[in-house]
Amino acid sequence: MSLRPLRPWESCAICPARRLGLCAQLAADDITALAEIKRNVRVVSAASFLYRQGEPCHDYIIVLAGWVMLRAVLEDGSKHILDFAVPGTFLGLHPIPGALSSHSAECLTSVTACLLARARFDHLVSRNITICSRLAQLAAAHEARAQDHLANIGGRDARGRVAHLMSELFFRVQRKFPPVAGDVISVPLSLEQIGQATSLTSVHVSRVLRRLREERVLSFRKPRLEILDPDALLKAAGFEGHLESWCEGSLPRSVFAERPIM
Amino acid sequence: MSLRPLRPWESCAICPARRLGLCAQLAADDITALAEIKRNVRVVSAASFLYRQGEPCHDYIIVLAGWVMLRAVLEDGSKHILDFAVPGTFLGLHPIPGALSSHSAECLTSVTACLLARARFDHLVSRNITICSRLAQLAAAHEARAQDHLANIGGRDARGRVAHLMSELFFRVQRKFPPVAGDVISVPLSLEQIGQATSLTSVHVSRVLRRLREERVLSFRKPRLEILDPDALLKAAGFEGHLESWCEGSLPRSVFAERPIM
DNA sequence: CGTACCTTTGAACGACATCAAAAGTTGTGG
DNA sequence: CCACAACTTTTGATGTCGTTCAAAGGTACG
Repeated sequence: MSLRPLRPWESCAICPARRLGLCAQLAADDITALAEIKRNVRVVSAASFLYRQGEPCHDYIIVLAGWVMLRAVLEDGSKHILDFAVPGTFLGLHPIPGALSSHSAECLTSVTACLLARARFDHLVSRNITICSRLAQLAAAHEARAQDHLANIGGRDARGRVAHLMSELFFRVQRKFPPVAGDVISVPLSLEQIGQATSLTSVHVSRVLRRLREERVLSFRKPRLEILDPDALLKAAGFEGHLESWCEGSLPRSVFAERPIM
Repeated sequence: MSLRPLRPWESCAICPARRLGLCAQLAADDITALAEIKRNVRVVSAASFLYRQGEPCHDYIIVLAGWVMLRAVLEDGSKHILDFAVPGTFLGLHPIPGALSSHSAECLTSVTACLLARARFDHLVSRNITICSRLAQLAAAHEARAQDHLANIGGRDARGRVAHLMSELFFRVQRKFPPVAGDVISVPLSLEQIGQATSLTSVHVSRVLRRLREERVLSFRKPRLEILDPDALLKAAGFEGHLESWCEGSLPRSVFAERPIM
């Protein structure tokens, strides 16, 4: 048996993200096309940046392992986490070619990232309609997630926001919903970061988490998130489908519209 | 001269959205391809729905004239406006084929809409890489806008949120930024709707607008928005580029990353 | 084992919400 | 063209959820 290292495109077959995000649903020849333009796979340490707000972003990135936060700094210095990236998430899509990043991508843990050089990937996308179409779908899923966050922050109180965030993270990490009592996942977030994602202070997040623990809804002690009462969690997070007459007949928001896509 | 009515694809050449949104930057043959699958152009009255939350959305829609709000109803009945559509905006892109709409599209004014049957457009997109790629770009622009709204609601106080919203609307309607003193546009929103877009009550929006008027920043009396002091408006809306040392070297969020796309 | 950071808890404050009522605006039909 | 009803906007008084400030535990890591 040869012990030579795998060449970049060979490793795609055994990539942990082969069935996630961009690569999910791609046929072997499209994976090969991707593999051919793949720059490399890198492991970067926690707290490093994949790209920075205000700077160009030279690579598209597929997160293979670890957690990343997409964070923007506002003019007054406040920081806001727009989204988290978990394994399978595709990063680096810009609304305009050559645009500067509107936010930073900062690693919450050590991260394994598959880097695709921007120019080469753009060129591939302009020739490969399967990948192009998948990309449009991913962008639409990201839009839907951003809108879900918008409704969460705009429309729920502190308890609901935190419950909703935890539900989303559980779903995205486990790709299973709803959870059952006793389910546990690792969520490497500080209270400060949960606060920046929910527009609350870390002090208040602490109080909310204590209350959710006392109510035996969920238990979070970094980095361990345990679901104690799925029904109560879904209710707290706003996943109760109840039709109101003054809703003008519309149904409640579909829970995780991006489900099959990640 | 013949007086026969224009056939659907002939009218694209003189369409008010020919240089906006999806159709911007498309060459004549791609426009022809689009025109061939175009279902029709309809004028619908204010307060009608283009699609409803919880229901499937049968058409892609290009707004040719008028204003639309994308609004979601939460489980507790609160309503949140996720985005507005102005002439040129492309609507109906879903993260999953066949997904139900997560929000409703409700007309704020009489709206002229170009309808593209979903199945036929999807089929066109799967064959036409120019259009597919443009679609991905549009979706990315929508994502960026949703993130901008997220940062706005999550990070600014009432005055900043309203100022930011008004700035965005000015830019999207006029495609010019920044405004100059005396610029006036029509913004057909009630205070209630401004509140739903900024997560404030209409009562508080009223107070904020009074203050902005007294400060001679802007004047809004439905439907007339007049910019009084562009500098003060930009500052209030958070478009002041100042680098903070503890920003970790990142620049402030790029203002309207979606600029050339609408 | 000490230093730096994160989390928890309490007390006081404040921005925005809620409640209520008056004034203004729009649309409709007589 | 007026009158009336329905809705929107404005303003004041009061209430509250989450913030801010402060200080005391925890916890992790060199």
